Amino acid sequence: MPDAIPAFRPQQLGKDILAESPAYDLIELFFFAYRDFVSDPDRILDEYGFGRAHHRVLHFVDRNPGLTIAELLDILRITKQSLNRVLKELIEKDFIESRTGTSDRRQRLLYATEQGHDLAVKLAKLQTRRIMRALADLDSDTKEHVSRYLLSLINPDDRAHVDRLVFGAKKS
Amino acid sequence: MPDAIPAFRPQQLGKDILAESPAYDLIELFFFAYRDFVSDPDRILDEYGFGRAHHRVLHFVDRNPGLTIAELLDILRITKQSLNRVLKELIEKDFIESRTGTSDRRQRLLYATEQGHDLAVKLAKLQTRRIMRALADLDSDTKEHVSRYLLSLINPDDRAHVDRLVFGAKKS
DNA sequence: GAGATATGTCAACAAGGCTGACTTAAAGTG
DNA sequence: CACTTTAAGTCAGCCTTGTTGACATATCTC
Repeated sequence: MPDAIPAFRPQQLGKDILAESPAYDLIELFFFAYRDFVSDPDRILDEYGFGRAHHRVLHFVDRNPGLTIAELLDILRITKQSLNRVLKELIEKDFIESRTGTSDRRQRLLYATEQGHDLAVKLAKLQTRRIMRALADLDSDTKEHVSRYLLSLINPDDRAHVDRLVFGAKKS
Repeated sequence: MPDAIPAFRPQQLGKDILAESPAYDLIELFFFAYRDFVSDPDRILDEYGFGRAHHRVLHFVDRNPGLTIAELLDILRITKQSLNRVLKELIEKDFIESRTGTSDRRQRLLYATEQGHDLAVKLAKLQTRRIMRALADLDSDTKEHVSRYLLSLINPDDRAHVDRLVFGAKKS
């Protein structure tokens, strides 16, 4: 057990903390945790002939009905050619539906179909199981600390966007 | 800001928490944070003609001098053919050195060279910068909460192994 | 000496990224 | 209305990094 994680505090020398020893613990734990976290859905995706790229697309479309191509590209940070390859398959296999935009008819508004939604939820619950098991071992305020930390890791210019996407902060 | 993250507590219905709503917030924040976190080293790796696979290998070899191929495969969870492709390049370009084992001469013990170490540290510091900036905004005990959470996300059977690797718990 | 083990290698393939060039339809603009 | 811009789709080809399967070599263990 990591029973003595030293608290973060300024170092003795004049230079800032960045010049000092790397945060190997958080770097490596992040790697191992992410490795196991994303591996959960793999077996199920395989049964459908899908990969992780399909999962990401389906997830964000399911969570944001009416998402446009441009918005999805901005979330995933891939090219439209890469997106189109997996999106086409999801549409052909009837997991996602593409409707022409109403206010702007150039846009395609994406929606998960019923079976698309079912799969998205199934995978999300699988990952939620791992998260809940982890949180169950820990202090009740861990979730809050972790949420804030992860949000702060994100590039500052995207933070507000992600915050809106994740927490659905619709002030209007 | 996520100013009202509800605390984790059991739901009203008989089924356990897993049957209830997915933890979309932690799932998505993990995705976005990891996306930005791993993107930092990319530009530098590019200058050396390396990719993320090279980074992972170099990182763990630098952090664990004398690592064997089998141990590295167990950390990365890839096939030896995949490993060998990138490892060969790292050795050819003189970022990693492979020595024949002493007690078991079948083994290859891997060591970062001086320039290998320099690059590994350079990349680790880049990622540390992002981590420190995130922690700077947050409570002083965030790091501890996050460390424990990430460790708990890891598959239980690997947790002790990762703990040893990351925190170097050499009790002997 | 026989079998197991650690590593290396060849060949082929798949997933999922990328660039560059081009098309179409619709919207915005003078 | 003509022109430009924008949203999306597509074709072709390439790269990285993962996979399987088969086989080779050196070394250790019994």
